[in-house]
Order: sequence, then structure tokens, then C-alpha cells
Amino acid sequence: MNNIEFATAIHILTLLAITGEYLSSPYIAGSININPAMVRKSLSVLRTHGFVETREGKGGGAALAKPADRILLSDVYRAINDAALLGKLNKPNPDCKVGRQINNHLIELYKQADHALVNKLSMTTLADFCKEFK
Amino acid sequence: MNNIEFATAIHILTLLAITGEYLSSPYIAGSININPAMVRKSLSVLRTHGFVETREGKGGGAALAKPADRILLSDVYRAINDAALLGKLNKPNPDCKVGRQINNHLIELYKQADHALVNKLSMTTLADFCKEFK
DNA sequence: CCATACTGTAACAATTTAAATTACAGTACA
DNA sequence: TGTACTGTAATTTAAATTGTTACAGTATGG
Repeated sequence: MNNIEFATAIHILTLLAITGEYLSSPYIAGSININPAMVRKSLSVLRTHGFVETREGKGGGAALAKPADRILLSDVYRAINDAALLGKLNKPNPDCKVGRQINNHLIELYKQADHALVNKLSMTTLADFCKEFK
Repeated sequence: MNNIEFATAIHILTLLAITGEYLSSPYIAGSININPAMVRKSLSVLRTHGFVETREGKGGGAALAKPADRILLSDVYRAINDAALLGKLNKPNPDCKVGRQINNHLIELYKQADHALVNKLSMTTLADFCKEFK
């Protein structure tokens, strides 16, 4: 969530869900106000995870691959953050009792925090999110 | 959590809690394997938030300012992340229905996610965390 | 009262990571 | 066959983070 990809992905999915149409990367880019290549990069990840389908060639673009009420925001979060841990670590001194063990304990803590976050996000579907747009 | 300061702060607090002594920044730095000035920077934040007290001059250093069972990991997280939002935003096109509204909705979502994370961290005290060290 | 060993902090430098851009081959349509 | 796209790799640029240096201020003990 701490990179902009999550915001970009949610923006794309929201557009696709609300319009229900195939949209081209230049069109989507115009809404987000970024470069079309960035949109295609994001679409590439979303396609890999089954959220969207894309069509090449003239008149091509992207559309949702499944109903918006079957896409959890937590799934999108997971897709973008992959296995990345929610937190950085030092390289402490292994000759110190604390230094030797702390990274294991921090990793465990980060995992718990991440689970709590994902759990919260799993309570909202893309459809729920889209309902907020008037 | 996505900067290393949280890991550094927890390391410092763990050392202070476990030893129960005044420790100097060079000593602490030796355990974390970073520069003493970094430790002092972190201590400066921890002092501002009332977690530690420090002594200047020869023989100086830092110690916990209150019992480890009265320090929640969520408090430390808040102290370090201050008001920083857990997520970035684009600068979308205001002429687009989605672009115009999405940042407000993402901010709301980030807040919820952040609360869930803080809630989880509030279940562990520094004392609990220290118990894990054998 | 001076040498020593610290803290506190600002200024600066280096490094790392993230983001954006460019480029171009491949594909589909009309 | 021209046009308008996608897909992706390579590169560049920018931003954020992390680390370093430097030095004034402070406490201690001989």
C-alpha cells in the first residue's frame, strides 16, 4: 500500500466496474493522469491475477474479468504487494542476545499486522467501493 | 512501518527493557549495527513521546521512562509514523467522475486499514514482546 | 578546572527505491 | 496495408530514505 500501485490498480478497477466497458490504456491514463505505459504495467499485474481481461490490437483495451462483487480489496492488495513484508529490518549484531533474535520477532509482528490489515480490506468488495461514487 | 525507524525504535526499547540500565548510544548502536547518531535520532523521538529519558554528559545514555508493560507497540508505531498516511495517491483528472472522487475514498480506506493495524499492535506491550527473548 | 565521554542536532552526502519515460515488436481491425 | 492499440524491456529521472560528519553543549571525576 505504500507504493502508488495500489491506488492506481483500484482506480483502474473502479473505472472498469463503473463503465462496464472495454477501455484503452490512453483513456484510463487520462483519468488517472499518468502515462499509458504505467496503466499497461498495472493491467499486466491485474490480468495475471485474473481481475481483468485485455484485448490487443486496434480497438483493444481492458475490462473486468469477473463481477465487481466478487473482487475483494484484500485480493487486490495481495496481488500488488505479493510476498512483500510490511516493514523493514536492520542487520543487527548476532553476538548480542537481542540482536540475534529481534528480526525473527519483528517478522512475526509484521505478519500479524499485515493479517489484520488484509482482514479489514477483505470486508470491502470492489462493488462496495464503487457504490460510494455519486 | 515501511521505514526502518520502527525496527530501530523497537530494538532500542527492547534493549532498555531487558537490561533495565542506562545505555549509551555507542553501546546500543553496537547491538543494532548502525551509527550512534542514528540511535540518538531515534532516542530523540522516543524521548519526545515519553518512552525514554536520557542523560547528557559523561556516563550519560538512555533508559525507559515507564514500565515496559505500560508501553503498547501501537503507541510506538504512532510515535514514529506520526500523521503519515499508510498509502500513496495519484493526482487524478478532476474532470472525470472517478478521478474527482477517488482520493477521498482511498484516504478513507487507508484510514480504516491503518486503524485495523494499530488495533492489532495495541494488543502487545513492550513487556510481552520482550518475553519472547530467551 | 581540565580531560574525557557522552548527548543533541543540523547540515550534508550517499544510497536505495520508486516512478516515469521511451522505444519498439507484436496483434487486431477495417 | 495503415492505424490504433497491447506488452514489455531498457533506461532515465526523481524522490525518499538512510547514513555520515561535525561540532556545540553538558556532566563527571581526577
